[in-house]
Amino acid sequence: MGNIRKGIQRKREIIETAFNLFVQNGYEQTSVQQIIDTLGISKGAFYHHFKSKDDLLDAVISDILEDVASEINQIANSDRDAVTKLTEIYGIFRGKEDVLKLILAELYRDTNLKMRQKFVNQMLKIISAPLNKVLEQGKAEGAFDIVEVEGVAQLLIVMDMAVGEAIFGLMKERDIKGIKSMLDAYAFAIKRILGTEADIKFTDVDVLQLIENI
Amino acid sequence: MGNIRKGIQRKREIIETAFNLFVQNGYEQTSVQQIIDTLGISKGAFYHHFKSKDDLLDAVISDILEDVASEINQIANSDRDAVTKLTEIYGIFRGKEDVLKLILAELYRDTNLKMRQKFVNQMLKIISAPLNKVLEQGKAEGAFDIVEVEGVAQLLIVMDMAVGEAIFGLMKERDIKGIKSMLDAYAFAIKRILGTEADIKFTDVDVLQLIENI
DNA sequence: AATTTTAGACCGACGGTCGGTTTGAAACTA
DNA sequence: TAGTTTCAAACCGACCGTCGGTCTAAAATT
Repeated sequence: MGNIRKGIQRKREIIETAFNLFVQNGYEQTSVQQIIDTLGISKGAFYHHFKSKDDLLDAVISDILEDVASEINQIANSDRDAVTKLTEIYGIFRGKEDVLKLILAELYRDTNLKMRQKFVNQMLKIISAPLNKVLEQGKAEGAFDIVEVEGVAQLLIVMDMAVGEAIFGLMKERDIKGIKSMLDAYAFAIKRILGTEADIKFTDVDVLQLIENI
Repeated sequence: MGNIRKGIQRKREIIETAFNLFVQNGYEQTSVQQIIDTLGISKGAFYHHFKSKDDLLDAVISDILEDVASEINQIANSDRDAVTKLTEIYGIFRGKEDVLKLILAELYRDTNLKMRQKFVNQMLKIISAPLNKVLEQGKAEGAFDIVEVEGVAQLLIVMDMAVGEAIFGLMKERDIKGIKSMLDAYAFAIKRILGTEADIKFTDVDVLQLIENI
């Protein structure tokens, strides 16, 4: 047989190189040629490991989100109260400012639409179940005043995606005031929706710090 | 000098043809060649009127949203109470089921990412000011219990778009239960966010009708 | 010898460019 | 007023570089 270990290693190299190029220049703007030139490999090698450029993008996103997924499930399955868990889930990227910065600053540019969509879709799949669980717990604890838990959970996820997208739209225009206003409204809305007075901390601080550094 | 009337007409033809092809096959999947073949014009003609394919997309979206924009402003500037106005704004596509169906069923497919993004961005710009006004009015009338009107307005728009997107994701999977659940949560959330007990009617009835007809 | 991995010439389609031609309303002329 | 000139707008289509992707065969590994 050929060298399988080398094959797996090659695949990793491609994923990492592609990730760097994607965040640097955007997905559409990065050509397969550019990737293989950077690595010094051939097209044949590339298309041996990935069946398409789109396939590579899937792999890149999966690679990024693997850790996040397990972390969220860990939070949901811990034995804290629901409010604490929710706070932790919303702050999942806290302490990972470098990753966050990289993702946000580069992922949310209009040239990276496809990348963003894949990111969001995979994130949705990952978060849905644990969030549902946490809301259910909060309802049982009397912390959240909601009825249709499942619908609310879905809505919260959808909102999160949308707000994220909106904020980075505003980011492009350097509309700091708009961003702050959006984040305030977002925090306010979540409290209202959940019918809670609990102090759920969001990523606002980090985000604002990031914005100022860009 | 040059025939300006003809030029404008031609531009309109291109926009309309492009719109039809875009909703039929998606933006990325429609080539400039296809557009000009359909119209029986040359590439030069096309690039005389539009500086890029992207530029054409902008024009197509603007064209769609022009009427909507004026209608919304009319509603916002009328002399009804805020709750009525909001109901009317949310039902803006009522009675335009054919247009709605066409736009949504085709716009919200994963191949139409760029189109959707432009749609959302322009919609945001259009609705922002009038919605702001209506919320402000509702606050003054004591119908809405909100503080940061501007942020809430932005959030409502963003939510609307996101929910729309989510619903048509569910539509593709024929998940009627999921759709109803999402719509319920949406109506619930808006009431909570606005802090109102007023009965704001949403497009749910129409949407459900649409779903059954697809 | 068998199999995986790599090489790179090659393909059709794409968005976009360019130099040149046609068109027709307005400005000028008789 | 009828004919003529003018010139920017409108249009043409061959052409370009780049793209994602294919394919055949050689090289490397077991």
